[in-house]
Amino acid sequence: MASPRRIGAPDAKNRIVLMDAAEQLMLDEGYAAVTSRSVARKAGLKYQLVHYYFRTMDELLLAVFQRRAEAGLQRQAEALAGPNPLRALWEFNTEAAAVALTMEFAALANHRKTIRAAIAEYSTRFRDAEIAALRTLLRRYDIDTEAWPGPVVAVAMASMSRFLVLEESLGVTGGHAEAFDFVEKQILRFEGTPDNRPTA
Amino acid sequence: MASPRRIGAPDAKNRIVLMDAAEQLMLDEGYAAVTSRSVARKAGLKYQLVHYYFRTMDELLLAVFQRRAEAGLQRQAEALAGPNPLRALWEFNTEAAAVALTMEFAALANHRKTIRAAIAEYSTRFRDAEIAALRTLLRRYDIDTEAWPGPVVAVAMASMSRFLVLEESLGVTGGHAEAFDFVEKQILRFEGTPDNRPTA
DNA sequence: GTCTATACTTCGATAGAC
DNA sequence: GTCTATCGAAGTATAGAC
Repeated sequence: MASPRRIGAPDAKNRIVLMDAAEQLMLDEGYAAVTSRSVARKAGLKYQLVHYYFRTMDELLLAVFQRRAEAGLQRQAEALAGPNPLRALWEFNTEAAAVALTMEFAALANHRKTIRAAIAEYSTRFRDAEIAALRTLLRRYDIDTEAWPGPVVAVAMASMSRFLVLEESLGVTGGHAEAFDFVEKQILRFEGTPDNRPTA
Repeated sequence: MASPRRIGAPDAKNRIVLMDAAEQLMLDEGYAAVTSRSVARKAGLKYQLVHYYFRTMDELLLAVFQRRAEAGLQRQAEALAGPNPLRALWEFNTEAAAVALTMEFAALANHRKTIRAAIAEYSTRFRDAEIAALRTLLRRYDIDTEAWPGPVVAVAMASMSRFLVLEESLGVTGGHAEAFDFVEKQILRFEGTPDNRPTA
Protein backbone atom coordinates (compact mmCIF):
# COMPACT_ATOMS: atom_id res chain seq x y z
CA MET A 1 0.00 0.00 0.00
CA ALA A 2 2.68 2.47 1.05
CA SER A 3 4.71 4.04 -1.71
CA PRO A 4 8.43 4.73 -1.57
CA ARG A 5 7.78 7.89 -3.56
CA ARG A 6 8.96 11.21 -2.18
CA ILE A 7 6.29 13.49 -0.72
CA GLY A 8 6.16 17.24 0.06
CA ALA A 9 6.08 18.75 3.53
CA PRO A 10 2.60 19.22 5.07
CA ASP A 11 3.16 22.93 5.65
CA ALA A 12 4.68 23.78 2.28
CA LYS A 13 3.25 26.87 0.63
CA ASN A 14 2.37 25.14 -2.61
CA ARG A 15 0.50 22.47 -0.70
CA ILE A 16 -1.83 25.15 0.64
CA VAL A 17 -2.14 26.74 -2.80
CA LEU A 18 -3.18 23.41 -4.27
CA MET A 19 -5.77 22.85 -1.57
CA ASP A 20 -7.24 26.30 -2.17
CA ALA A 21 -7.47 25.58 -5.89
CA ALA A 22 -9.11 22.21 -5.32
CA GLU A 23 -11.69 23.71 -2.98
CA GLN A 24 -12.58 26.48 -5.40
CA LEU A 25 -12.91 24.00 -8.25
CA MET A 26 -15.16 21.82 -6.19
CA LEU A 27 -17.45 24.74 -5.47
CA ASP A 28 -17.49 26.01 -9.04
CA GLU A 29 -17.68 22.80 -11.04
CA GLY A 30 -18.24 19.91 -8.66
CA TYR A 31 -15.98 17.18 -7.37
CA ALA A 32 -15.73 15.46 -10.74
CA ALA A 33 -13.91 18.52 -12.06
CA VAL A 34 -11.18 18.22 -9.44
CA THR A 35 -8.41 16.51 -11.38
CA SER A 36 -4.69 16.79 -10.87
CA ARG A 37 -4.43 18.76 -14.10
CA SER A 38 -7.29 21.16 -13.41
CA VAL A 39 -6.13 21.82 -9.87
CA ALA A 40 -2.58 22.55 -11.01
CA ARG A 41 -3.82 24.81 -13.79
CA LYS A 42 -5.85 26.89 -11.35
CA ALA A 43 -2.92 27.01 -8.93
CA GLY A 44 -0.51 28.01 -11.68
CA LEU A 45 1.65 24.94 -11.15
CA LYS A 46 2.61 21.85 -13.11
CA TYR A 47 0.21 18.99 -12.62
CA GLN A 48 2.92 16.60 -11.52
CA LEU A 49 3.33 18.70 -8.39
CA VAL A 50 -0.08 17.60 -7.24
CA HIS A 51 1.26 14.06 -7.06
CA TYR A 52 4.33 15.28 -5.25
CA TYR A 53 2.31 16.86 -2.43
CA PHE A 54 -0.46 14.28 -2.36
CA ARG A 55 0.00 10.58 -2.99
CA THR A 56 -3.46 10.27 -4.51
CA MET A 57 -6.32 12.56 -5.44
CA ASP A 58 -8.29 11.14 -2.52
CA GLU A 59 -5.58 12.38 -0.20
CA LEU A 60 -5.96 15.89 -1.61
CA LEU A 61 -9.75 15.81 -1.31
CA LEU A 62 -9.50 14.52 2.23
CA ALA A 63 -7.06 17.26 3.20
CA VAL A 64 -9.43 19.89 1.79
CA PHE A 65 -12.34 18.46 3.74
CA GLN A 66 -10.49 18.16 7.02
CA ARG A 67 -9.16 21.69 6.85
CA ARG A 68 -12.69 23.10 6.39
CA ALA A 69 -14.20 20.77 8.96
CA GLU A 70 -11.70 21.76 11.65
CA ALA A 71 -12.26 25.44 10.92
CA GLY A 72 -16.01 24.83 10.98
CA LEU A 73 -15.93 23.15 14.38
CA GLN A 74 -13.99 26.12 15.70
CA ARG A 75 -16.49 28.62 14.32
CA GLN A 76 -19.42 26.56 15.54
CA ALA A 77 -18.01 26.54 19.06
CA GLU A 78 -17.65 30.32 18.95
CA ALA A 79 -21.22 30.71 17.68
CA LEU A 80 -22.61 28.53 20.45
CA ALA A 81 -20.60 30.34 23.12
CA GLY A 82 -21.74 33.80 22.04
CA PRO A 83 -24.61 35.92 23.39
CA ASN A 84 -27.12 34.85 20.69
CA PRO A 85 -26.44 31.16 20.11
CA LEU A 86 -29.72 30.43 18.30
CA ARG A 87 -29.21 33.17 15.75
CA ALA A 88 -25.51 32.49 15.38
CA LEU A 89 -26.13 28.79 14.81
CA TRP A 90 -28.79 29.49 12.19
CA GLU A 91 -26.59 31.95 10.34
CA PHE A 92 -23.63 29.62 10.52
CA ASN A 93 -25.70 26.78 9.07
CA THR A 94 -27.06 28.89 6.20
CA GLU A 95 -23.74 30.01 4.77
CA ALA A 96 -24.08 29.20 1.10
CA ALA A 97 -20.48 28.22 0.35
CA ALA A 98 -20.18 25.98 3.39
CA VAL A 99 -23.43 24.19 2.56
CA ALA A 100 -22.46 23.73 -1.09
CA LEU A 101 -19.10 22.28 -0.13
CA THR A 102 -20.68 19.95 2.41
CA MET A 103 -23.16 18.66 -0.15
CA GLU A 104 -20.44 18.07 -2.67
CA PHE A 105 -18.44 16.05 -0.15
CA ALA A 106 -21.56 14.15 0.86
CA ALA A 107 -22.13 13.14 -2.76
CA LEU A 108 -18.48 12.21 -3.06
CA ALA A 109 -18.74 10.11 0.08
CA ASN A 110 -21.11 7.73 -1.64
CA HIS A 111 -18.23 6.05 -3.39
CA ARG A 112 -15.02 7.09 -1.61
CA LYS A 113 -14.47 5.20 1.59
CA THR A 114 -11.94 7.55 3.19
CA ILE A 115 -14.10 10.62 2.52
CA ARG A 116 -17.11 8.81 3.87
CA ALA A 117 -15.41 8.00 7.16
CA ALA A 118 -14.21 11.57 7.58
CA ILE A 119 -17.66 13.02 6.87
CA ALA A 120 -19.32 10.67 9.32
CA GLU A 121 -16.83 11.55 12.04
CA TYR A 122 -17.07 15.33 11.67
CA SER A 123 -20.84 15.35 11.16
CA THR A 124 -21.24 13.47 14.40
CA ARG A 125 -19.03 15.94 16.22
CA PHE A 126 -21.01 18.86 14.78
CA ARG A 127 -24.30 17.29 15.76
CA ASP A 128 -23.16 16.39 19.27
CA ALA A 129 -22.08 19.95 19.92
CA GLU A 130 -25.39 21.29 18.62
CA ILE A 131 -27.43 18.91 20.73
CA ALA A 132 -25.48 19.67 23.88
CA ALA A 133 -25.79 23.40 23.32
CA LEU A 134 -29.50 23.24 22.56
CA ARG A 135 -30.27 21.19 25.65
CA THR A 136 -29.01 23.91 27.96
CA LEU A 137 -30.31 26.65 25.69
CA LEU A 138 -33.90 25.42 25.62
CA ARG A 139 -33.84 25.21 29.38
CA ARG A 140 -32.47 28.74 29.66
CA TYR A 141 -35.27 30.04 27.40
CA ASP A 142 -37.88 28.14 29.42
CA ILE A 143 -38.98 26.02 26.50
CA ASP A 144 -40.95 22.85 27.21
CA THR A 145 -38.28 20.25 26.44
CA GLU A 146 -40.85 17.51 26.79
CA ALA A 147 -42.67 18.80 23.72
CA TRP A 148 -39.50 20.09 22.04
CA PRO A 149 -36.48 17.96 22.95
CA GLY A 150 -33.04 19.37 22.22
CA PRO A 151 -32.10 16.71 19.67
CA VAL A 152 -35.30 17.35 17.74
CA VAL A 153 -34.67 21.07 17.54
CA ALA A 154 -31.04 20.43 16.57
CA VAL A 155 -31.99 18.10 13.73
CA ALA A 156 -34.76 20.43 12.58
CA MET A 157 -32.43 23.44 12.47
CA ALA A 158 -29.63 21.55 10.76
CA SER A 159 -31.87 20.03 8.13
CA MET A 160 -33.94 23.09 7.31
CA SER A 161 -30.97 25.42 7.04
CA ARG A 162 -29.03 23.21 4.66
CA PHE A 163 -32.09 22.23 2.68
CA LEU A 164 -33.19 25.82 2.13
CA VAL A 165 -29.74 26.91 1.01
CA LEU A 166 -29.35 23.91 -1.28
CA GLU A 167 -32.70 24.51 -2.93
CA GLU A 168 -32.03 28.19 -3.43
CA SER A 169 -28.78 27.38 -5.19
CA LEU A 170 -30.84 25.29 -7.60
CA GLY A 171 -33.45 28.00 -8.11
CA VAL A 172 -36.21 26.37 -6.05
CA THR A 173 -37.93 28.70 -3.58
CA GLY A 174 -41.42 27.33 -2.90
CA GLY A 175 -42.33 27.93 0.74
CA HIS A 176 -38.93 29.42 1.52
CA ALA A 177 -40.14 32.90 2.40
CA GLU A 178 -42.60 31.47 4.91
CA ALA A 179 -39.98 29.09 6.33
CA PHE A 180 -37.34 31.79 6.79
CA ASP A 181 -39.97 34.04 8.30
CA PHE A 182 -41.00 31.32 10.72
CA VAL A 183 -37.44 30.73 11.90
CA GLU A 184 -36.79 34.43 12.24
CA LYS A 185 -39.86 34.78 14.44
CA GLN A 186 -38.69 32.01 16.75
CA ILE A 187 -35.23 33.51 17.06
CA LEU A 188 -36.67 36.97 17.67
CA ARG A 189 -38.92 35.57 20.35
CA PHE A 190 -36.06 34.12 22.39
CA GLU A 191 -33.07 36.23 21.48
CA GLY A 192 -34.46 39.35 19.82
CA THR A 193 -32.30 41.14 17.30
CA PRO A 194 -28.54 40.95 17.77
CA ASP A 195 -28.56 44.33 19.49
CA ASN A 196 -31.89 44.18 21.23
CA ARG A 197 -32.55 41.28 23.57
CA PRO A 198 -36.23 40.79 24.47
CA THR A 199 -37.32 41.56 28.00
CA ALA A 200 -39.46 38.42 28.42
CA MET B 1 -25.90 21.94 -32.40
CA ALA B 2 -28.14 19.33 -33.99
CA SER B 3 -26.42 16.24 -35.27
CA PRO B 4 -27.29 14.35 -38.47
CA ARG B 5 -26.38 11.17 -36.64
CA ARG B 6 -28.94 8.38 -36.45
CA ILE B 7 -30.68 7.89 -33.12
CA GLY B 8 -32.66 5.02 -31.58
CA ALA B 9 -36.41 5.06 -30.97
CA PRO B 10 -37.53 6.47 -27.58
CA ASP B 11 -39.42 3.29 -26.72
CA ALA B 12 -36.78 0.79 -27.78
CA LYS B 13 -36.13 -1.97 -25.28
CA ASN B 14 -32.39 -1.39 -25.08
CA ARG B 15 -32.97 2.27 -24.37
CA ILE B 16 -34.86 1.29 -21.23
CA VAL B 17 -32.19 -1.24 -20.31
CA LEU B 18 -29.52 1.45 -20.58
CA MET B 19 -31.51 3.85 -18.42
CA ASP B 20 -31.96 1.16 -15.76
CA ALA B 21 -28.23 0.47 -15.78
CA ALA B 22 -27.38 4.17 -15.52
CA GLU B 23 -29.75 4.64 -12.60
CA GLN B 24 -28.34 1.68 -10.72
CA LEU B 25 -24.78 2.87 -11.31
CA MET B 26 -25.66 6.30 -10.05
CA LEU B 27 -27.06 4.82 -6.84
CA ASP B 28 -24.17 2.44 -6.29
CA GLU B 29 -21.18 4.54 -7.30
CA GLY B 30 -22.30 8.09 -7.87
CA TYR B 31 -22.85 10.16 -10.98
CA ALA B 32 -19.17 10.29 -11.86
CA ALA B 33 -19.25 6.53 -12.39
CA VAL B 34 -21.91 6.81 -15.07
CA THR B 35 -19.84 6.59 -18.25
CA SER B 36 -20.84 5.18 -21.62
CA ARG B 37 -18.59 2.19 -21.01
CA SER B 38 -19.74 1.42 -17.48
CA VAL B 39 -23.41 1.77 -18.40
CA ALA B 40 -23.05 -0.52 -21.39
CA ARG B 41 -21.10 -3.05 -19.37
CA LYS B 42 -23.82 -3.24 -16.73
CA ALA B 43 -26.48 -3.47 -19.42
CA GLY B 44 -24.60 -6.20 -21.25
CA LEU B 45 -24.29 -4.11 -24.41
CA LYS B 46 -21.51 -2.52 -26.43
CA TYR B 47 -20.66 0.95 -25.29
CA GLN B 48 -21.22 2.45 -28.70
CA LEU B 49 -24.91 1.66 -28.35
CA VAL B 50 -25.15 4.25 -25.59
CA HIS B 51 -24.28 6.87 -28.18
CA TYR B 52 -26.79 5.41 -30.58
CA TYR B 53 -29.68 5.84 -28.13
CA PHE B 54 -28.47 9.04 -26.53
CA ARG B 55 -26.64 11.83 -28.35
CA THR B 56 -24.67 12.73 -25.24
CA MET B 57 -24.25 11.42 -21.72
CA ASP B 58 -26.20 14.43 -20.48
CA GLU B 59 -29.15 13.28 -22.53
CA LEU B 60 -29.02 9.87 -20.85
CA LEU B 61 -28.77 11.38 -17.37
CA LEU B 62 -31.64 13.71 -18.13
CA ALA B 63 -33.83 10.86 -19.36
CA VAL B 64 -33.12 8.91 -16.17
CA PHE B 65 -34.05 11.88 -14.04
CA GLN B 66 -37.24 12.70 -15.89
CA ARG B 67 -38.48 9.15 -15.79
CA ARG B 68 -38.08 8.99 -11.99
CA ALA B 69 -39.47 12.47 -11.49
CA GLU B 70 -42.65 11.74 -13.45
CA ALA B 71 -43.16 8.49 -11.57
CA GLY B 72 -42.51 10.34 -8.32
CA LEU B 73 -45.10 13.01 -9.03
CA GLN B 74 -47.61 10.27 -9.73
CA ARG B 75 -46.86 8.48 -6.48
CA GLN B 76 -46.89 11.71 -4.52
CA ALA B 77 -50.34 12.54 -5.86
CA GLU B 78 -51.60 9.12 -4.78
CA ALA B 79 -50.08 9.54 -1.33
CA LEU B 80 -51.70 12.93 -0.85
CA ALA B 81 -55.10 11.67 -2.06
CA GLY B 82 -55.13 8.67 0.30
CA PRO B 83 -56.73 8.34 3.75
CA ASN B 84 -53.50 9.14 5.70
CA PRO B 85 -51.78 11.85 3.69
CA LEU B 86 -49.41 12.96 6.45
CA ARG B 87 -48.04 9.48 7.03
CA ALA B 88 -47.98 8.64 3.33
CA LEU B 89 -46.09 11.84 2.54
CA TRP B 90 -43.53 11.17 5.27
CA GLU B 91 -42.98 7.61 4.15
CA PHE B 92 -42.73 8.67 0.54
CA ASN B 93 -40.12 11.29 1.43
CA THR B 94 -38.01 8.89 3.48
CA GLU B 95 -37.53 6.23 0.82
CA ALA B 96 -33.78 5.69 0.86
CA ALA B 97 -33.24 5.01 -2.84
CA ALA B 98 -35.33 7.95 -3.97
CA VAL B 99 -33.52 10.34 -1.62
CA ALA B 100 -30.10 9.06 -2.65
CA LEU B 101 -30.92 9.50 -6.32
CA THR B 102 -32.28 12.99 -5.73
CA MET B 103 -29.16 14.03 -3.86
CA GLU B 104 -26.95 12.65 -6.60
CA PHE B 105 -28.83 14.64 -9.22
CA ALA B 106 -28.72 17.74 -7.04
CA ALA B 107 -24.95 17.48 -6.86
CA LEU B 108 -24.80 16.90 -10.58
CA ALA B 109 -26.98 19.96 -11.17
CA ASN B 110 -24.27 22.20 -9.80
CA HIS B 111 -22.42 21.99 -13.07
CA ARG B 112 -24.80 20.64 -15.69
CA LYS B 113 -27.19 23.26 -17.00
CA THR B 114 -29.80 20.93 -18.46
CA ILE B 115 -29.98 18.80 -15.31
CA ARG B 116 -30.21 21.91 -13.22
CA ALA B 117 -33.23 23.23 -15.12
CA ALA B 118 -35.01 19.89 -14.91
CA ILE B 119 -34.39 19.58 -11.16
CA ALA B 120 -35.65 23.09 -10.51
CA GLU B 121 -38.81 22.46 -12.50
CA TYR B 122 -39.74 19.16 -10.88
CA SER B 123 -38.76 20.26 -7.37
CA THR B 124 -41.07 23.22 -7.71
CA ARG B 125 -43.93 20.99 -8.85
CA PHE B 126 -43.32 18.63 -5.92
CA ARG B 127 -43.25 21.46 -3.44
CA ASP B 128 -46.34 23.17 -4.84
CA ALA B 129 -48.32 19.95 -4.53
CA GLU B 130 -47.12 19.46 -0.95
CA ILE B 131 -47.99 23.00 0.06
CA ALA B 132 -51.45 22.84 -1.50
CA ALA B 133 -52.17 19.52 0.20
CA LEU B 134 -50.90 20.66 3.59
CA ARG B 135 -52.95 23.84 3.51
CA THR B 136 -56.22 21.89 3.35
CA LEU B 137 -54.88 19.14 5.59
CA LEU B 138 -53.90 21.42 8.46
CA ARG B 139 -57.32 22.98 8.30
CA ARG B 140 -58.99 19.57 8.33
CA TYR B 141 -56.97 18.59 11.42
CA ASP B 142 -57.85 21.87 13.16
CA ILE B 143 -54.24 22.98 13.40
CA ASP B 144 -53.54 26.66 14.04
CA THR B 145 -52.28 27.69 10.60
CA GLU B 146 -51.30 31.08 11.97
CA ALA B 147 -48.66 29.45 14.15
CA TRP B 148 -47.97 26.63 11.68
CA PRO B 149 -48.50 27.76 8.10
CA GLY B 150 -48.79 25.08 5.42
CA PRO B 151 -45.62 26.11 3.56
CA VAL B 152 -43.60 25.95 6.78
CA VAL B 153 -44.80 22.44 7.59
CA ALA B 154 -44.18 21.40 3.98
CA VAL B 155 -40.61 22.68 4.01
CA ALA B 156 -39.97 21.20 7.46
CA MET B 157 -41.22 17.76 6.41
CA ALA B 158 -39.36 17.79 3.10
CA SER B 159 -36.07 18.91 4.63
CA MET B 160 -36.10 16.67 7.70
CA SER B 161 -37.06 13.54 5.80
CA ARG B 162 -34.34 13.91 3.17
CA PHE B 163 -31.75 15.06 5.67
CA LEU B 164 -32.33 12.15 8.03
CA VAL B 165 -32.13 9.60 5.24
CA LEU B 166 -29.04 11.21 3.76
CA GLU B 167 -27.25 11.24 7.10
CA GLU B 168 -28.15 7.64 7.84
CA SER B 169 -26.67 6.57 4.53
CA LEU B 170 -23.43 8.20 5.68
CA GLY B 171 -23.57 6.58 9.10
CA VAL B 172 -24.53 9.70 11.05
CA THR B 173 -27.38 9.20 13.50
CA GLY B 174 -27.06 11.85 16.23
CA GLY B 175 -30.53 12.98 17.28
CA HIS B 176 -32.24 10.79 14.68
CA ALA B 177 -34.09 8.53 17.08
CA GLU B 178 -35.59 11.55 18.84
CA ALA B 179 -36.45 13.22 15.52
CA PHE B 180 -38.15 10.15 14.07
CA ASP B 181 -39.98 9.69 17.34
CA PHE B 182 -41.16 13.28 17.28
CA VAL B 183 -42.52 12.99 13.76
CA GLU B 184 -44.20 9.70 14.53
CA LYS B 185 -45.95 11.28 17.50
CA GLN B 186 -47.30 14.12 15.38
CA ILE B 187 -48.57 11.75 12.73
CA LEU B 188 -50.13 9.49 15.35
CA ARG B 189 -51.84 12.47 16.89
CA PHE B 190 -53.60 13.47 13.70
CA GLU B 191 -53.90 10.30 11.71
CA GLY B 192 -53.25 7.45 14.15
CA THR B 193 -51.80 4.24 12.81
CA PRO B 194 -52.64 3.31 9.25
CA ASP B 195 -55.48 1.07 10.48
CA ASN B 196 -56.57 2.98 13.53
CA ARG B 197 -57.67 6.57 13.09
CA PRO B 198 -57.79 8.58 16.34
CA THR B 199 -61.17 9.65 17.64
CA ALA B 200 -60.15 13.20 18.48
C1' DG C 1 -30.27 -2.18 -34.76
C1' DT C 2 -25.70 -3.68 -33.83
C1' DC C 3 -21.12 -4.27 -34.96
C1' DT C 4 -15.84 -2.94 -35.86
C1' DA C 5 -12.71 0.52 -36.23
C1' DT C 6 -11.00 4.71 -35.14
C1' DA C 7 -9.91 9.69 -33.68
C1' DC C 8 -9.03 12.39 -30.15
C1' DT C 9 -8.86 13.89 -25.25
C1' DT C 10 -7.98 13.55 -20.51
C1' DC C 11 -6.93 11.09 -16.57
C1' DG C 12 -3.74 9.22 -12.39
C1' DA C 13 0.62 8.00 -11.38
C1' DT C 14 5.60 7.27 -11.61
C1' DA C 15 10.75 7.56 -12.99
C1' DG C 16 14.54 10.12 -13.21
C1' DA C 17 17.20 14.47 -14.53
C1' DC C 18 18.16 19.01 -12.74
C1' DG D 1 11.36 21.24 -4.93
C1' DT D 2 10.43 21.29 -9.72
C1' DC D 3 11.11 19.80 -14.21
C1' DT D 4 10.60 16.59 -18.68
C1' DA D 5 9.12 12.41 -20.28
C1' DT D 6 6.20 8.75 -20.42
C1' DC D 7 2.89 4.77 -19.27
C1' DG D 8 -1.41 2.63 -19.51
C1' DA D 9 -6.16 3.17 -18.83
C1' DA D 10 -10.43 5.22 -19.64
C1' DG D 11 -13.38 8.61 -21.53
C1' DT D 12 -16.83 10.79 -25.52
C1' DA D 13 -18.09 10.63 -29.91
C1' DT D 14 -18.45 9.45 -34.93
C1' DA D 15 -18.18 6.85 -39.44
C1' DG D 16 -19.31 3.15 -41.96
C1' DA D 17 -19.92 -2.01 -42.71
C1' DC D 18 -23.16 -5.64 -41.83
